[in-house]
Amino acid sequence: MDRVTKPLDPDMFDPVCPSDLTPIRFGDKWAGMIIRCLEDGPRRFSELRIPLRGVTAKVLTGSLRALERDGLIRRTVCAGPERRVDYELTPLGRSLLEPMAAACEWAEQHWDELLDAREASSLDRTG
Amino acid sequence: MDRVTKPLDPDMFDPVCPSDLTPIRFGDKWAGMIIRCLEDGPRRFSELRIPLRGVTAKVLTGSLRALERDGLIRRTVCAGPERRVDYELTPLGRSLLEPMAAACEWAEQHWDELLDAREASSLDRTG
DNA sequence: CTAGCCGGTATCCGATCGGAAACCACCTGC
DNA sequence: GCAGGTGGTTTCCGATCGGATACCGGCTAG
Repeated sequence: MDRVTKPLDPDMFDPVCPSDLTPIRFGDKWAGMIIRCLEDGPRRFSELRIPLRGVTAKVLTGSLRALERDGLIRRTVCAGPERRVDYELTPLGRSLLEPMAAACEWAEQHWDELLDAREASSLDRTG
Repeated sequence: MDRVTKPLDPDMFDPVCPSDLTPIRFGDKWAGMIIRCLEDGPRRFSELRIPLRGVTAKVLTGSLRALERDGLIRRTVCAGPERRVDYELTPLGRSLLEPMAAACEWAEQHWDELLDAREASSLDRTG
């Protein structure tokens, strides 16, 4: 697969992202976002840290290892003197984009209902 | 909504269920199974504990409260002298069945690939 | 020589998660 | 009166999760 030239948007996963609210999760806290970062092609470790602001190296390593163990991504240590490691989706990982799209669509469609429900139940408690 | 006469299958969530392996999760550990238990109509607390073998009252209560807070299920204390509480899906909760079906389909289609990946990576470590 | 980037690892920590066990008020059936 | 079912709550506990911090060897640019 060709390298991607387009850089990752640092804001593509806003800290107040709606995805925090949906009950649907893919793997651990960062797995879903990692997969989406990789959908346009391979990325390096340090590239992934840009949009995944706040993730520490240890946690990102753990998430990547888990995804690799499940056959969803492939880790490639590139040849050459320069240290460089690429992560990319396997076909299996890519196939996960389909149910993920369904989940995103659901979240977008019902985002305000989820907000309303949370707000209503917090009002129940305070008032 | 009418009550359901058909009892819940005690084995509908086998402890070695494939769902343990898929990276897709809906809410907490039991939330997805709860939702599926409710798709045919309202169920009582003690009815839910049958297929969800191993869940303690405390944990089930917690999961149900979280689902209720998010507006996915409705809790109804039935009138009458007998103690009876019904849980049922709201329209919002019911709408979640759609992305859940997509997730299940993905899991079924890629079940053996997931198994293979796990087995391969465990062989890497031992051999 | 030195600073800095790269892709991590090691250690520690607090918060959350899920479970075990005991207990509870209320109601029914015997 | 007493056992048993119902729908929980409370307390305690160990495991896991995610994060902070410090550190590392290999490489490159100045």
